[in-house]
Amino acid sequence: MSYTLSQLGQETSRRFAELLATTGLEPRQFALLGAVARQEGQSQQAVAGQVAIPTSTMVALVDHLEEEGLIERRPHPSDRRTRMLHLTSKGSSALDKATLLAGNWEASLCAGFNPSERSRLLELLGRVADNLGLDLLYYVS
Amino acid sequence: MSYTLSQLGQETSRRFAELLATTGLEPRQFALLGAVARQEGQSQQAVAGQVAIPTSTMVALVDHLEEEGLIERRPHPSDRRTRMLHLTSKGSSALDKATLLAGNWEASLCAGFNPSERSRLLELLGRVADNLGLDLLYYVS
DNA sequence: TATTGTTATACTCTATAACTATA
DNA sequence: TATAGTTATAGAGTATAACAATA
Repeated sequence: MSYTLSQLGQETSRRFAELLATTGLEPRQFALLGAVARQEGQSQQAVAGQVAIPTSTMVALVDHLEEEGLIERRPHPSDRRTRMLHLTSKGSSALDKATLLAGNWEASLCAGFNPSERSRLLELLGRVADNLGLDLLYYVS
Repeated sequence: MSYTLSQLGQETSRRFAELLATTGLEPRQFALLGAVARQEGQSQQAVAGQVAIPTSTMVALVDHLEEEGLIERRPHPSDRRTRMLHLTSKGSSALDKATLLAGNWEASLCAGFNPSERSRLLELLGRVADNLGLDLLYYVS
């Protein structure tokens, strides 16, 4: 079971990353764009906390996405230290595209499952997560 | 589903590595010892293939395990290039200990599952693996 | 000429902590 | 004095290819 979960988890991550690469995004960038989209105008540190990366790493990540024209750093009106992060229209459409891809990926994982089988699997996995004391955040259900 | 599997896989790996560390072993070392135990006297390259690491990485890995007295390099009787890998008695008992730990870990993941639930979960995961065209090697069932 | 093991090198990734400018 | 962002540096890990001995 442990081996199965590890292998499946690793393989789904790896292949989703491959699929996502067709949009020019890495998984972490996808997560970052999603976090910015959920609430525009957040500081870099706020977003860094949500995607669980150190702020120093955040800088290069944002640099890159800004160079690609997917997000913007805008000055904070009252605090000149902080940069507010916003999606550009290009970033927004990239996120939409990646989100669509993620949906397809979900579907392909569960190909041949009927709804009750799919929810049964999620329920059993949820119990494993409980046994680990892990609470999963369902960005994508 | 994809997110759930990724998170669960990553977390089970991470925590098992932590647990395993109490025996002084890393997961890769555990895998290597297991491969050697399955058939003693294999060459480094043969074992490297089984644990899926490049031969250059293998050298330092074997160096370390040899320094710790867990495995031995022995000369091949007819080919002076190859080194035959063997478990020492210390290595054998370390492997036994780690294997026991892995069994406990398996059990704790499925705590509260009755046998049919457990096999149902494995079956559903197997179907996901099929959808990925992935065939899982069950070292530990 | 090919193969086993070894070594060296270069590269990525990341974490830590120092630094700046603001507050 | 504390905080947001930035930069610099150092460390782990890994992959690549060159190398020596042997086949």
